[in-house]
Amino acid sequence: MKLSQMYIPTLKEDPANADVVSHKLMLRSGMMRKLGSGIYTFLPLGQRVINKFQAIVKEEMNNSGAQEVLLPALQPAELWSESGRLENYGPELMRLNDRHEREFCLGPTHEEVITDLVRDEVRSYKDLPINLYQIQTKYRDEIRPRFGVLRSREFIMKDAYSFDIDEAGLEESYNDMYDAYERIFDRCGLEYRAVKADTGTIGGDDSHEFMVLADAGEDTVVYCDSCDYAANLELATAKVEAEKADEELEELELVDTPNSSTIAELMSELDLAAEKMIKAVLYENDEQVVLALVRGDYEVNEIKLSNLFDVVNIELAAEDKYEELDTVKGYTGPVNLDDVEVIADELVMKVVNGVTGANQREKHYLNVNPGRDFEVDQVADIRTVKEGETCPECGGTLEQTPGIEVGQVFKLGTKYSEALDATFLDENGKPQPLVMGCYGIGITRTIAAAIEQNHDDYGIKWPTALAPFTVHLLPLGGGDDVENKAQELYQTLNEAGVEVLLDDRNERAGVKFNDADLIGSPIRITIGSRSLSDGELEVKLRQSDEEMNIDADNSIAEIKELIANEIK
RNA sequence: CGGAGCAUGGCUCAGUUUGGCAGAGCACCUGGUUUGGGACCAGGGGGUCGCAGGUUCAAAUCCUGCUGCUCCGACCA
Repeated sequence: MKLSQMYIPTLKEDPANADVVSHKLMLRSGMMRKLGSGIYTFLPLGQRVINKFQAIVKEEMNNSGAQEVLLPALQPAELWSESGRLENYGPELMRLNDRHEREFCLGPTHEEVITDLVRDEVRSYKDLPINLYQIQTKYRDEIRPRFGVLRSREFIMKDAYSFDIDEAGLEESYNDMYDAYERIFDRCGLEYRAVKADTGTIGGDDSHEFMVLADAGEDTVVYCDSCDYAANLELATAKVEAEKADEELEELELVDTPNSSTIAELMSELDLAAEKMIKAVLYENDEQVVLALVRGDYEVNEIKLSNLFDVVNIELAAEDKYEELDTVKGYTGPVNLDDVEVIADELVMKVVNGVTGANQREKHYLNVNPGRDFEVDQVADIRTVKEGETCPECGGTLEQTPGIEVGQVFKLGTKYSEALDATFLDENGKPQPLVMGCYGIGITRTIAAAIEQNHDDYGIKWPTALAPFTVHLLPLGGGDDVENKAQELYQTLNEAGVEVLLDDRNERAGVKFNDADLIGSPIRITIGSRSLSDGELEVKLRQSDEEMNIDADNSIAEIKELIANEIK
């Protein structure tokens, strides 16, 4: 393409209302514009990147035996009632009514639609396995859209769904997708980790997230420094190393603790370590109120806690629940607290002569001992792990880093097929529920994540696989020689199938260089009157900043070699 | 939903405290000079100051209500 003919409205200044790097650069480089909160228009440059990434995704999906379809974004709410997610998915589901007041929603994901399709079409085990995927615009009514396209309300996603006759088949489908995802993100040159993940509202048994490591990430990846254990912080576990202290059990004692409703205040009031404290937090879900106990130096992990129950959502209990149980917020404890299920973290059980709230304003108990002073209904891992803890698999040390979730694979099992009555006939002619898996990749989010990982102060440094153009031709000086050489290169490279952007604008050098840096093509070739008179072209690689001159007469061969090296 | 902030030409912002002709830079158009890291000179076009009320001789500016957007939190694939 010629820059003079392409609509690439670059911005000299940082846009207001954009804080994260990828958001700024996507606006500044002319990839996209905002229409509303969490809603973006993609311009030619952005669309090219989307196309590049989609092509990679499609290639790897097709190679893994998945087949492309296109499902509707507009879906009858009825279908969502059937799976139970009309309620369960909650307010994030974008809902609307048609003129007859019939209820619809805009799909945030497509388990229901695909299952509906397959239950009508797939009758026999002979039709299985099957894996269908699509690339679709999805909608989520985010509480707070932010960070540009990293968390938007409308976004492009690739989603695939596998259907197998049994768990073994699912295992195979799942592994195929997992491998395909690794190939996809490898090809994009991204630094990422596949981590164990929670299944959230999608549901299912087993799941991995693909996390691009970047500071702007909203998730936290926990990984081991010596083995390949990696998990989302929501799910990460650690080996319990603490042993019970070798102390005499002291007698339970009630003490005054004025203004000590937090662990920090209590530590200074009593001059004791947080490890001695037993933090007690009331939670409730639709069915019950539970008391969660963790050691004072830990936080309750609500995901782990809620996974102990069938009900999806669990949240901090409302104020009135404290009154009902005859306790006081900030001074809650398990001693003499009745009518509530008590769930203690593993580490709480190791506390000897600990401290906990006395269920009276400004009073705590000292020398509290689990089992002696209070009973526990369930011991479980309900704490959020901390950096430096011990790896559950190899005994190494756990580290943490922020990550952007760009893909997730789920083993759904029969959750949707049972809810939607999607069955096939097995070899014995017996109906069996389809065993499903689902696999998503955030297309637009991955692109933003790639920028988060590949940029400098001047602009984007595209990985070659995603770059809207591979070569940026930058003629300078304006003479006929320069003009002719630029045209010749442009034509030859185009004919060779190289994606070239020719900056044929009558702009000053600074403008051209700055736009080239911003747009971030991997290879920049400056055709300047000076070096051209020496028979040379100037090459600069955006990723490495490496500069070199090449022979102008033999340039095509050298450029092709450079491209080959860049792609690797 | 709680807290904070913003809304003035296409973009970035000043002007609001203390009411008195709507501004600057960039971008755009015309002419000229310039041409290797965001040029210069001269001229020009473009704004219902987010919307609706109110106060006032007079409102971008003060008051009330609303809307949109951003950030922090809650929440979230």
